[in-house]
Amino acid sequence: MAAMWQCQGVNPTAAAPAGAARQGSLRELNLALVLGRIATAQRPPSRAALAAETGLTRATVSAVVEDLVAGRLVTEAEPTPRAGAGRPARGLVLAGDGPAGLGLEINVDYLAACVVDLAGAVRHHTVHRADLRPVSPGDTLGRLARLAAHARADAEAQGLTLAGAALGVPGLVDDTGRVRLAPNLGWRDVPVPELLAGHPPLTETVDGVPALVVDNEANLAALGELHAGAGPGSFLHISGEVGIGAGIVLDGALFRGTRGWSGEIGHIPVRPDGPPCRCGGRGCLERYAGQEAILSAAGLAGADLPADTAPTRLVELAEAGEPAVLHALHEAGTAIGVAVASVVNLLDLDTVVLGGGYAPLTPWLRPPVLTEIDRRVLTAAWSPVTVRPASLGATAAAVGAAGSVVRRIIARPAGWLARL
Amino acid sequence: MAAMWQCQGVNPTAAAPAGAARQGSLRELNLALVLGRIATAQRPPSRAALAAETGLTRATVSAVVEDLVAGRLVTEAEPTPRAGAGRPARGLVLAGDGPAGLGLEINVDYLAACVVDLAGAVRHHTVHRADLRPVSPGDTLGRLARLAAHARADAEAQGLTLAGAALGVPGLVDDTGRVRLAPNLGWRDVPVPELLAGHPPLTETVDGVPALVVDNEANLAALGELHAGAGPGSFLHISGEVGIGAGIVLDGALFRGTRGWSGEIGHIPVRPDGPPCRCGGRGCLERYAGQEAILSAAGLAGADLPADTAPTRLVELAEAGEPAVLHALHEAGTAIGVAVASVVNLLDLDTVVLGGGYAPLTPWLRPPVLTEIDRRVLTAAWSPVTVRPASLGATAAAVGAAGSVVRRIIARPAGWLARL
DNA sequence: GCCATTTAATTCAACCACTGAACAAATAGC
DNA sequence: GCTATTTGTTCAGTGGTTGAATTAAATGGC
Repeated sequence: MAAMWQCQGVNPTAAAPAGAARQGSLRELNLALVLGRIATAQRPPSRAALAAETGLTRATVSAVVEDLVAGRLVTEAEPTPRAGAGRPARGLVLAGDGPAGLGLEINVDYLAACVVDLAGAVRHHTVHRADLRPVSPGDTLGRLARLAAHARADAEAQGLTLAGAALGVPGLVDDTGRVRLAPNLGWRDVPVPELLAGHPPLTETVDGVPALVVDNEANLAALGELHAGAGPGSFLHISGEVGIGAGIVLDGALFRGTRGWSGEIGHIPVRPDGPPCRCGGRGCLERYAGQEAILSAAGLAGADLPADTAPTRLVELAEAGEPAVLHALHEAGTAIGVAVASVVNLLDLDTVVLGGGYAPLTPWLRPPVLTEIDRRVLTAAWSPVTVRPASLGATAAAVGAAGSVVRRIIARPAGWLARL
Repeated sequence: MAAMWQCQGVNPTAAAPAGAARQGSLRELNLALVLGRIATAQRPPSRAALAAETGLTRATVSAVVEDLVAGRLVTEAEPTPRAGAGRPARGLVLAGDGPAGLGLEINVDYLAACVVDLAGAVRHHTVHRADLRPVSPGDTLGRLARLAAHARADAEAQGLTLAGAALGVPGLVDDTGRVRLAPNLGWRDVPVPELLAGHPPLTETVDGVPALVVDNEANLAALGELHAGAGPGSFLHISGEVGIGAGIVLDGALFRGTRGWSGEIGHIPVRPDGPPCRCGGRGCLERYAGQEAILSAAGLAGADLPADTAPTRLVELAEAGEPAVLHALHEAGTAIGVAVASVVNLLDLDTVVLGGGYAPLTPWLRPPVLTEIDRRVLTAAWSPVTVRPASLGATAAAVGAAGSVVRRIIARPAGWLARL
């Protein structure tokens, strides 16, 4: 079939079939179960170990693994050295030369593309720095398409097969891939799929699975953190860029809300009677802890710094002990703490991850955030809340986007196996 | 085995088996699928209709239904009159004489017990009014046990079999059923299961399924609303009692948080520098919209009203147009709106349900709540948020508790069928 | 060096539950 | 009464798991 950019913004279907459980569902479920164990295991597990862990018989595990190996999702690793007698186990690992995901990111001051393989390794990474606010959406997407074509060529040169792509943008995306509003980019109602359709196709549509998924940048960054950082669990990932977004991970799954617009933490009212915000409200978090607010409070607003060096400068000045900067960060941290207290009271989370521009500022933001949490969270006394920096770098959304593609394959391998 | 009160506070396992998919899982899944359809159907569906809806074959549906009928979960209803030719269908409905759930509630000024059958009908309902603040936890639980024994006897007289019980309390419950903190009741670290063990057993332990589940009152009220009101979806259910709790329903499932302590909306900071709250924070929602705050702002604080007539009096005065009361409700509604705006920005919900004491006050609370939402929610322009009163009455938590028991059977019928 | 022991993985008959088609049941319309 | 139509059941066939037996490949004791 003709290749095309097909888009979709919402939940990848979960592993469990919500519909009828037909005969083949059993195999689908067990493929996902076994592959998931292989993906999360510390060391390459043997078939026997998988059988013991999952409760399946060794016969079943062998059959399932055979399918996975045939589909290039799993390969046999060097036998793990083990003490004692017995036939040596053959370790199973995710294939490094099978399907891979293409991750793209559009942000205010850069474009990024990367390729991540099944095992989670970043196999390609390009960043194109430029202030994109004056560039039209069409031109921006054109540049992005060139970046993507380059990434695809590199991936194929390494023997990888791209199984799909995901694009992160700093704004609200609806379920057709249209960007409804990206305030800091100046976008409103941009039909990303249509605009990309004019460019040479970069991915093929695999049955049912759209070739390109457009999603909120904060959501994808949270997904990246989920897979890069500590294992599954629940946490709030705050992306402090020009705007402030958040990704909510509950029990190892991203929560997207009714329409996919969850996580707008930047407009939580911190002081209901505070200064008016661009969104129409008053005293939103963004007015106290957004990049512009921090720079302005630190006395760096007028300084004609290039957009991408401002955060670096902030860290330098904080390390030097510059009082105005320290005060600005304390105020920002307090505001974040008030907003986070609301979230933790509501959702009972035990971890808060500071990502994006906040990550390098964690040493100065964490104390006031913790102070507010301790003061305002009802259950803080029994169950401490951890506040930590994100483990991914600045382009976490791109890596998270690519990771989301391969994670979907891992969660539903039957779809991939049915492709050839 | 000896019957005992066994307790547990967290998630009933979902329908989808997270573990191994063994042979029987197929049948388990399809039992749940078919029973779920029967439960949510508008009119009694035929086997053929179920087959068409679910995608299963008629043969499979027949076999599944046979199991459900044998287990007293489903019965055949009168044939639905239908136009046209063909053998008449036999309609399937949830059995009214099968398993039932016992729901219990402890609140500040009453105890409640009720029995709900599979179809969701309330078959027994008792409320015992009394100010329980001066009563010791042990005595309170003793009274509750008597209420429960009475309910059980009534249920059995009607031919029902109690399949489990759930208890709602206005406080934080851990996963052993211990009440960690119930501020408005004056409880702290009350081991409910131990205290109930001394009383004559009211339910038997069905394999694996604990006979008694202790949960937060607001969670259970939200569950009740989920099943009584509009179908599955996502909403925030706010219980305005002496304290303010909330139940969060996401995609038809209650979200409980990492430790089951989600929904503490009463302590979301509305004005971070406001008056100190009992929780240690400042300017919490409870200080502006809790029952005491509203009564005090309305000038009814000193009035020596019995605890249970105050809310009624408030409605009367509001209907009479009493300025102080109207002003108090406007202020409370504004505070609720600020807190709700945070929640909606974060979770992207489209419905907010005002429950508990707020339900009858909805006409006065709704306008200021909507005003704040429109002003502060980024996506409000595209997707309106509905604010509506709860459809269940004052003892929603008791009904929701009983409903949660039967809902668990409907979600996982295999467990019940394996019981005999 | 040989053999018993031990653990890993495969093979194979049995079985469970779904599939699809054929068949029986029950009604409306002519 | 006969046909068309729709419902529900029966039955052989099949996919996939089960459990035991078998083969494979190493260690360790004698």
